[in-house]
Amino acid sequence: MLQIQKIRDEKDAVIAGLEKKFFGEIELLDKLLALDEQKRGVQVKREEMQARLNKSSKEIGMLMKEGKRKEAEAKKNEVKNIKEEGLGELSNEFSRLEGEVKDILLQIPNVPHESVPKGKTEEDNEVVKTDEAPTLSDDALPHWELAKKYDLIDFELGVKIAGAGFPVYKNQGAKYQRALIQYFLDYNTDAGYQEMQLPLMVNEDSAYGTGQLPDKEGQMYHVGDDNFYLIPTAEVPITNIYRDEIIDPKELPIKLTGYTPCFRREAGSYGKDVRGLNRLHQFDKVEIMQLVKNDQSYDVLNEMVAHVETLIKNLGLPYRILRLCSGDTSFASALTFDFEVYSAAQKRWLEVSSVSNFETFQSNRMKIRTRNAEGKTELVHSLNGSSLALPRILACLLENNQTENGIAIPEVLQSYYGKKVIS
RNA sequence: GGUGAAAUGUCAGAGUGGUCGAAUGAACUUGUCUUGAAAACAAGCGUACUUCACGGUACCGGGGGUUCGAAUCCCUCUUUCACCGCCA
Repeated sequence: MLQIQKIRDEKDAVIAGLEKKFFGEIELLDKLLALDEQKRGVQVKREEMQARLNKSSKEIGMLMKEGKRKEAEAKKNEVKNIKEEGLGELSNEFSRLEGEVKDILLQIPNVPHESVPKGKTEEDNEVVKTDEAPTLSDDALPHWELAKKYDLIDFELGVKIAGAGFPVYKNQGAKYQRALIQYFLDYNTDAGYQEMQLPLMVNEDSAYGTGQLPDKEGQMYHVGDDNFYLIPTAEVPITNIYRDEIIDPKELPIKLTGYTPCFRREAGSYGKDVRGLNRLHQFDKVEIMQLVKNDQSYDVLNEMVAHVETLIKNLGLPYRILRLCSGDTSFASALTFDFEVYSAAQKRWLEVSSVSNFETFQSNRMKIRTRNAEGKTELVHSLNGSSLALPRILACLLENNQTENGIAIPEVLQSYYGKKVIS
């Protein structure tokens, strides 16, 4: 959520940013500012009236104490008049305006960072860095066939138990997943991230906090009876740890990591995109998150990108880094770098990580603050990234490392997996 | 799931209708003293909105109500604790 003060002070810059992001309702800004001004006008009137009432009430209290009943009664009537002047109406008006202002603010996406290239679709993303796309022999198999051949993943069984998009990892496949998760977590904790094990369901407040609500309501599984949402990413519970907190500056930066399954409805997806492990309703992911002082977030973003890059390199996968264009940058993000690894058998790049700086967009919603040098509270910047999403990594590891004698396991994973090859 | 108790500032903990944004203690910050530290003493020490400013308003788990006036009374929800039941 953008800060209303910022919209007031830098309206033109905000509008330019939102236009760059192709936000379709720029006119909301004018409506917002008008409502906000109206709100403050009503607020001043209401508080002035309330102040008079409070003052009189205190006087009544004093008169009662002194035993001056009659005068107190007279005063009571006087106070009643204040109420009839319309205090109730003003209060209702104020609440209404306050609600409308908030509703609009929740609908406005974050303003993109100046370095974000303008563009509408993924075609316009800027390739920051890229490996050569390797080629495999013509008889190389896609991962869903390798999964069958080596009995690693059973997609049909998942359909039987739950539905499409809920694969069952079996035997060596399950073990490979576990090895990857453990390696990722160790890699992150070695870099100073503290490991957290988190709730897989969150309440409404948490979903609003990170920006999933109201923007992505239909993308989350909702447990109606208890009004819980299944997390679409660990970002939600892990960032909400600090909701409504004022963090001691000495504790910053806060660096957390967590492994969780993620649940996404993926309404509207279809076709070859969803084949095999490419797009699932439930998948595993290890996430990293940082909360930092507001002048450090872009350095930290680079640091996190480098962190993920090394992780992918360690796995030996061909990858590229994209700076997302304005239209492809998510609702809450100011700047996002995507990592894609190359699936040689499918001959396509697959997104495996997304590293974003949200600046104060999330912390403003969640009221995550710290103190500046003067001791005043100020919002922190929040960042997060995947390190990494499992299924597509697994897909590429299977496809790219297939040999006549089985599927080779990258060296860094061998101690976790216990073998050098799947056969 | 049942019964009972509770929820107050960073923490502990007073406060049951009227100068209560809230006693007291601890922690913390600053100063005095000290070679330094400790101790002692003194002062300070919630958040947010609003106003050019003085100031004003709101917040004592959340929401609603009664009243001229609510931390305090009523309703409701949530959470915590205790005991019972069930259970990995």
